[in-house]
Amino acid sequence: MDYQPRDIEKKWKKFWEDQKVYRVETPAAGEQDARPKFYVLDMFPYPSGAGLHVGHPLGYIASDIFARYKRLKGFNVLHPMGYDSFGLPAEQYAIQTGIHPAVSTDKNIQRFREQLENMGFSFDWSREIRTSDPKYYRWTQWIFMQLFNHYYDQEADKALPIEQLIERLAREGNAAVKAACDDDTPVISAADWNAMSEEQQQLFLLQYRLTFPKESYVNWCAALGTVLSNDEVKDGVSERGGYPVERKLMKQWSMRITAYADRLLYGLDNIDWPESLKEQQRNWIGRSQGASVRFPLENDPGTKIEVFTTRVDTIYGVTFMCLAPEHDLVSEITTPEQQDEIDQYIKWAASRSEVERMAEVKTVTGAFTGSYCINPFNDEKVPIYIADYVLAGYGTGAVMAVPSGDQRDWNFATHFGLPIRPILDAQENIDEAADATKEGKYINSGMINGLTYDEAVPKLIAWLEEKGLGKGKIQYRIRDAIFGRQRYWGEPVPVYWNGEVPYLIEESELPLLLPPVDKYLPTETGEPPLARAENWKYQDQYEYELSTMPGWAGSSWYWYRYMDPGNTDTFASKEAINYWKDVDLYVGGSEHATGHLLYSRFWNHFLYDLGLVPEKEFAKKLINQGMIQGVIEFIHLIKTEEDDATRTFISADLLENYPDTEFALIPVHVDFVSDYGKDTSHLTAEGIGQFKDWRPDYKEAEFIANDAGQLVTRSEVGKMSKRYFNVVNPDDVVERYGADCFRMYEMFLGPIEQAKPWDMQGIDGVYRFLRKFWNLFFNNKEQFAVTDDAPTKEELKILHTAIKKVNEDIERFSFNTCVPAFMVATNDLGKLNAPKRAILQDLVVLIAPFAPYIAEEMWHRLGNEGSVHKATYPEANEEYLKEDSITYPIAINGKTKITVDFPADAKKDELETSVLGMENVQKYIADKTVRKVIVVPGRMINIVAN
RNA sequence: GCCGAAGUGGCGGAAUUGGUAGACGCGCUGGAUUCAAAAUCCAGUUCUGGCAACAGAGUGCGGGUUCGAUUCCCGCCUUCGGUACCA
Repeated sequence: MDYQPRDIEKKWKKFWEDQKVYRVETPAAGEQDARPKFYVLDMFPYPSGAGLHVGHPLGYIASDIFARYKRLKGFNVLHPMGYDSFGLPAEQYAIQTGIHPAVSTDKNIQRFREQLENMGFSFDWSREIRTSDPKYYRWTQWIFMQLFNHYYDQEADKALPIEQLIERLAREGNAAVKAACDDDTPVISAADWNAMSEEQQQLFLLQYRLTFPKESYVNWCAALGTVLSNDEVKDGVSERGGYPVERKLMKQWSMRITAYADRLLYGLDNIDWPESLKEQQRNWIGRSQGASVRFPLENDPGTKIEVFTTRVDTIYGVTFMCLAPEHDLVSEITTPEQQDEIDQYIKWAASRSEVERMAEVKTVTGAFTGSYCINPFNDEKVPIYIADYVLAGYGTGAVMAVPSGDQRDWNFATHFGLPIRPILDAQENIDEAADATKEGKYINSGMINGLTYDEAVPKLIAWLEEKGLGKGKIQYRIRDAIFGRQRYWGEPVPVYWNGEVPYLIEESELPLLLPPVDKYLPTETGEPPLARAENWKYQDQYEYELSTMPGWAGSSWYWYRYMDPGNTDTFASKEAINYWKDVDLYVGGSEHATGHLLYSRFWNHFLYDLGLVPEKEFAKKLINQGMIQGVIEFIHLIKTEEDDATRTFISADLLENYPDTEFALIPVHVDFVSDYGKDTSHLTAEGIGQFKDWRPDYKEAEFIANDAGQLVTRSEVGKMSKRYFNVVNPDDVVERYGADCFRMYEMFLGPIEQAKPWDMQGIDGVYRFLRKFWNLFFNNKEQFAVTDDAPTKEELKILHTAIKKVNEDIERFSFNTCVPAFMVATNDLGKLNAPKRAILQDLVVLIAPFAPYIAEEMWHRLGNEGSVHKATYPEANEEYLKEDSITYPIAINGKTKITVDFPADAKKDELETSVLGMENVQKYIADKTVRKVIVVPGRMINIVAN
């Protein structure tokens, strides 16, 4: 019987559905499941209209293998799938077509589901969730309400109910309250608080709430009627459409993630995530310890410039001050003589894009304001400059410049002829470059002369604090996260406005449903699409919040919903959460490092503070899967000036015949290309015909082929994307080779975390292997021929070698190296040509996580009941792996010359003696003196001779 | 610029703790089978020299540690990913 993947895969898919093989149960209260729990989660996909391409399943296959493996190892495994189904593409589509995003999203999800089901995943589909479902988003809204109702108490080091703060304010004011709040929160007494109106009190509390409306600068694009993220803005215009973008101050909901900065930072030490990803989060949080120092202005000592520095010890080396061009004080302190220069500089700085600023790292620019401030430590006059290397958004937007210790300050000082003063006796060559050392003793440094770094810093800070001119301070780079979007297709914010004050709606009124609108565009007055909803008022009188939540809202807690997806009383029951606890293995792309993965940790810490979840960190272990790239195929079109000229394509191997010609690269649908992805890839006459049908605008074009009649294409590795017409649909691969083959091939491509181009070259090898594996069970008359004969030692060794290798490799997420283990076992057993149940049955279970269909087929052919996926994973028995003899490599001076077999139990000195006595060893050392013999029993022998 | 990851045959990659570099697969070459082809099977395949036995070189480059280095250390180059001129 031949291996027919299509038939068996169809059969067992239905069997698994009918038998509910992948259904997962949470033990009911009071009950116990003897099995330990294990939670394997894939990062939430957005169901795009383009469907899945072969790159997406890489992570899903890995996690599915792991989930199946853990199940066979006796764990109760939760392995769900669902959709992060709010998002911009569906809204964009709605704007174009008028089709409600819910409708198109629903269609996309169906397609996603079909594709996923085609690949043999063991998801428990009864737990499927989607963030755009009101039954789901009511809990996203509910969590938002909890954030609104809490503040972060730094003494308790956790979120506390806002009522506790209110009570304290009424009793003692806020002077002693240590809590995360806005920087400019005024100090008030209890009397002040009690004298406030209800409205004033509510506005005051917003400065403490963990989610709050805040005026912040956004990239506003009037033409698109929406706010854009930084990466949607290119060269000052929108990436999509090229419309102008302006910086606009807008009231936006924010999340006080900064309150959790420290915990998010230190929490990283307790989770097993890739080091590079943790490092990215650390950098994003950007904790730096230093001091803030206030420098009074020379002509107005009451006004002070505040700086933050991580090197307060260098304060005597300050020879100038640098402000960001956007700094508030710039206009005040600029002298009339310098006004023109400063104005010009500010104008010029504003015109520079981020990209330009990055590219010109080495160019020094700046302008003198004409004013001075006073260094409080030595009362020296310090000139004040502005420079665009100082960023308005970080710290105080002002830098105390120490050219002897900081290279950028050094460059600036050299350029403007400012003094460079050494401050440590260990600084070297500061006339050539800055030296940032902390070694040595201070010089030219007043009160800290002769001290070391560790002695100087506390002394300086104590002095600052005593004089009220500064203090020790910890600065974070991380900003509060903007939480509002001026869009339609997202969760409505459960808030209504009474004048200037936002109030939560009642919990009993959740979910606040997304209202219907006539169009998905902003209103003429620039209000978000929700302003179009008719009669949409809270209690028929109050205006609802019109912005919606961002994409990361729904994905910041979704792993809990899978634990108890149908619950209508709470986001997930206590029992379910306490049973499943956290994610044991999380698989997804590293591009979410500072978005989803940081916000999710933040929400999880918050839910932990409220006692709603048992673990501080939601995912113990995380692995990143690399991107699968595609090959983009281009053909060369001669560029012409005139529109009506004949358009000519040239075969890529003929380009040298056209030395002075310019070419445009036109992407070609990869389906038309022969030898796709190779150097020789080309369009045949037929391919050219397909291209013409596909692009009728080139119907009349001329195609200059090579002698073989081929139009050679140019192949580049790049993104797999609709716009390059190079998307490979997994359905097509599965149709041709079967899901088992597809799964094994994706794993076989290489390490899971590595990016690699998709290439079908090798898939035949995996297909051949599966057929060989199938044929292990049959004789050459194609009859099922498995016997109950006792296995030989050799057969057992083959089996247990594979078991050992596969077990070890899955445990270290090395799925690519498991595939060769199966191949080797299959090849070796194939040669013996004696199919035995005692060997093959274990092998079937061993391969089941990788190739679930063929394993199920053989499990049943071997006469077993139920599903192979509920069997028990085989354990390697070292007994069968023991060798009688070991092949030792014999090296002379570290170079392996020959190999010799010795009994496995040979002793060190026995080995040494017999090796030295061997004829073919002697010939290497006869004319030399043996200096040393290194024998590593079981490994190798090295003879050192000269 | 900074941070992170990685450089191994014609290609994807393997070598888990410093111990036979190139497993396994693709491709290629030769052979068997076949009227022929496909499929399948067998053998070979890092490079250089040699009919061969064999010799030499070899894991981005240059050094070092070691009996022994793809693996550890120092310096450099290249590619990819991230990013913030972060005081």
